[in-house]
Amino acid sequence: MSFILSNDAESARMARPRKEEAIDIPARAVTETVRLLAHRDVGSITMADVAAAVGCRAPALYNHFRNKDALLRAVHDAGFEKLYAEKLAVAANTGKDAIARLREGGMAYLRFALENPALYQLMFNAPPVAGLPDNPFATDIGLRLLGFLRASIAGCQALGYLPGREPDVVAFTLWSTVHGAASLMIGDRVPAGIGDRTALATATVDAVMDMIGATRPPAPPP
Amino acid sequence: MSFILSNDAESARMARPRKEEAIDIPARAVTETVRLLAHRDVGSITMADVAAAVGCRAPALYNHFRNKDALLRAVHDAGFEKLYAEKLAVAANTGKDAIARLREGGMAYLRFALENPALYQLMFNAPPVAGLPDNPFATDIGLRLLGFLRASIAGCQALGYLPGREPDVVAFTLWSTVHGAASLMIGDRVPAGIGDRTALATATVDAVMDMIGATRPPAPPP
DNA sequence: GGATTAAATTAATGTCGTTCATTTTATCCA
DNA sequence: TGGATAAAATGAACGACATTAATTTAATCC
Repeated sequence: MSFILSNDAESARMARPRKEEAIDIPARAVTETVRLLAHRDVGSITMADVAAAVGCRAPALYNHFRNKDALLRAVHDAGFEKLYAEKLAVAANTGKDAIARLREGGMAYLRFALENPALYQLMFNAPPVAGLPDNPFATDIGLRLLGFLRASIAGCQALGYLPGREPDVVAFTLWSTVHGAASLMIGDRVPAGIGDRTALATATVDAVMDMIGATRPPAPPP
Repeated sequence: MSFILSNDAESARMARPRKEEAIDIPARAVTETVRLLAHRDVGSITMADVAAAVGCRAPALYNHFRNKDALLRAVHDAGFEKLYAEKLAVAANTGKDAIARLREGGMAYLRFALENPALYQLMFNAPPVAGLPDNPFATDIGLRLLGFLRASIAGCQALGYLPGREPDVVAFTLWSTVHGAASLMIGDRVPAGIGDRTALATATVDAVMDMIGATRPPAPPP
């Protein structure tokens, strides 16, 4: 009789993996959670689900994240990075017309929200996590996003739109509108009978731009 | 030796309560949950918590609500009734000036959201419940709320504001703005340095009303 | 006034987040 | 180089909680 130890990588359930087959759990946990969020609600994703997607067991996640909230917080932050990257790309492809930049910025924001609804919900509806600054506008990435908006508003004001209005208040108001529209659409709180979501997003941005357009006093007669 | 059965109502733990000490569990569960939401996040409220506030045990709740989602759904609906009642009261106390009614409606909405943040979150961020229409605008109460807004918008248009704009799109845009502002403020997503919440709410409504004001073409010269 | 139904209770179950004890691998240092 | 120590995973266990089952008591219906 002979005893043969299996060498199959599949059947080998090592306590600690060898270096060559180690997994970058912190990074993969975030990316896999983002991937899971594309198909399922955040509330239905368990630590075991994330671990299975990563290729480990749930307790292993706790070597890298204090708890589930901390993992979701990392995903939340990754979402802001992703949003920033998309807005950066849009800004690069948009001309210098401040009005057009503001419109395209709003459209890009709504596109991101509608294409990543569960991630967006996590970004803007996360329950507060103890010990961490919950407010993205208190972080570097949040301030850069806000900077985009403020720059566009300042550009519009330089063209004569929104004369005399406080830029910070305008920024919050416009952000409220696109965030509110995204939130209502994602949560299925849309009054019936208004086309599809993409059309509604466009109509909403256009309605705001239209009102902004009305704030420019007519050129004085020569 | 004598055996004495306790008759104390306190110590009597009856399987089914006598009629005179029966509790209206469906109604009380909703009101007590609303009360709990004034002090705690919805995620931290357990069925046992609600039952304790009602004066029963958790399984008793299942005689009246299919599950926790159904209870939260009833609270969600009660929130819309409460919001409707407040808006009705405001509308009754506001004059016929359509612009003023629109402004006061927006202020009342934000006041409600800031005074009942957890309830508001439940109303506009509830996870979908299988089998029930999640969209409040598909329900009677939701349509009545939407009717308020549409009536104010129509009134403004009769005064020459927002000429030619599609009322349904305007309604969704304005609702998006106040909802977005409420959501951002409740979730602590407010850029730093903009006064307190009440002031920010007022500034946001004023900013929108200000833009609406700009949409009225100047009176034609005689 | 006894059978049936209704409405509550305590006990039990299953899921899930999290911690514990253990095992295996890597690293450090004499 | 090799033995002690640290690091990183694992399976098992715990506690909280939603939910269901079994049971008890009150109301209702001939």
